[in-house]
Amino acid sequence: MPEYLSRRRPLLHETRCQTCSLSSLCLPLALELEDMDQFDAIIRRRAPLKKGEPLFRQGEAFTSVFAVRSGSLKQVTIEGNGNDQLTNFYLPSELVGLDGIDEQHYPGSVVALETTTVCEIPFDRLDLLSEELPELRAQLYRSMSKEMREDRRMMRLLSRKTADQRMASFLITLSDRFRRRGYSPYSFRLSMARADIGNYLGLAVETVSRILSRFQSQNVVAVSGREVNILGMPQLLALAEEDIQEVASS
Amino acid sequence: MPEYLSRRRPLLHETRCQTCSLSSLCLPLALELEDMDQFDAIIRRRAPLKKGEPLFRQGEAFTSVFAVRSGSLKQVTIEGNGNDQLTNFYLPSELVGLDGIDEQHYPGSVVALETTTVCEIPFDRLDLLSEELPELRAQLYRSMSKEMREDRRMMRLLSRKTADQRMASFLITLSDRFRRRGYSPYSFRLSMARADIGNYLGLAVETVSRILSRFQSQNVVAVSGREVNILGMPQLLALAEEDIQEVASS
DNA sequence: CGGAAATTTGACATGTATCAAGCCCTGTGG
DNA sequence: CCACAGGGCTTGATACATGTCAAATTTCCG
Repeated sequence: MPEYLSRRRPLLHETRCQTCSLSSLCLPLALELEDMDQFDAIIRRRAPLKKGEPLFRQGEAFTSVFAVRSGSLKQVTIEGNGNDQLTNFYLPSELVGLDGIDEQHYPGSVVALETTTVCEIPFDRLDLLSEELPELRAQLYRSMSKEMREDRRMMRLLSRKTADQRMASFLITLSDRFRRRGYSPYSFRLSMARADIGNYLGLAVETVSRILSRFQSQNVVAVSGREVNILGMPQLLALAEEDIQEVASS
Repeated sequence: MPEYLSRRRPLLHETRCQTCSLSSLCLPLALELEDMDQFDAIIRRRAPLKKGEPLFRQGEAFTSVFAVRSGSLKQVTIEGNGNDQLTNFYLPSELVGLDGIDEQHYPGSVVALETTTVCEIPFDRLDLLSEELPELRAQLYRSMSKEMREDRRMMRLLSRKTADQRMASFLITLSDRFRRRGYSPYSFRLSMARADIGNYLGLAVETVSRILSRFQSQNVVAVSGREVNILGMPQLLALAEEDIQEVASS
């Protein structure tokens, strides 16, 4: 057999949910094998996005939700004045676009932070399938509910936490998301720029940079460019929650 | 007929969706009459809540979502330290409790701000009914999607807006919600304390008070206790969006 | 009517943004 | 392979918006 044939990437196979390494985290997580086939059938493959390329732009007609397969993305909303707000980062297995259902337009642009592949799930077909498959419907409700809970956590972070607490919380959340996906929770690479982190956390870039430097000098993390090593998870957890006066306890 | 009989409140009738004045805003908004009967059948009436009484408490098992019929409520989440965060106010026709689906527990307490009545909708029955009624399912998806969009708007408010802009945005949003419900958008009563507003907007109570005083001295609003009169909606809209340097345009 | 809670107002402290400058990566073209 | 350019990142000095503390005043409710 000529090599170019055997080397041909088995795309269809790779994109099947049954063989996807993310299936235990993703939308079809609760489906039986035969139901998963049905789900599989409505998914569209997409060419990988390059860094900086938009998955969709703010205001475009809502047609599909997307599950991240690899890479990462950010969601950015621009309001009247040029002021933009980064409202979310998306990692593999997470669902993008659910907030567009209501108004039938995507309320923000979603842009790849690195080379990224996604599964496109046309929403009308997903909705119909969710009629037949109670487990799928339940999972969809759960996904949306979870995103609401996370938004509320973010609201608390933005309205009650200091810059240090925000930065520590951010690192912990990332760490946890990597851990759940089978990666090291202590050593990972940030796919987003400092400016993105600042925008997301409601801080100036300079503040993000300063805090990372300080965390480093306190031996809580080691940061080199976008490589992060968490050296003291307990300290980081303490930094994320504690109020200034509570330090005396230990 | 003795008076106490004729005075008996026709509860069953009043709680029917078909005769409810909120039906065009509430969950069953898109249903045909006969479908609405089915929906009606799963709803449970509840005794009115008094001011300060909880609809449910943080951590309780999730069983139902609730539609507000009259009055108003606040949602409060307490984290490890006593620090609590007010994440939402709920007005008539709005759905409470959707963020509990995922973890099967309510992530925050919801408390009445005044005498308040709600319709209880057991979620398992709602889910089953949403299988049969595509319009109901669509409306449920829309409600959750809308709440996600509103959360993101709140995130932008908390991370990018000044105290003045937050306060102006808050008044405008309230005004708009009253308008949609058929009440005056210019004259209304706040059911929440200043402390609640501050907690919600990420501001100190004193700041809320000061800003309201200033808005009043600028003749943008007239505030007397919890009574609010919006005198200059255009000015208020300008205050909500404009950055400091953009004032020069007019 | 009285006491407690809610609200307002003032004085001061401080965390973080802003402005400014320099450094360091990364990728590119010679 | 190296030099260069430009963006990304870091660090310092300063300003200011808003939090905190304190106290007076008003409103609410039994």
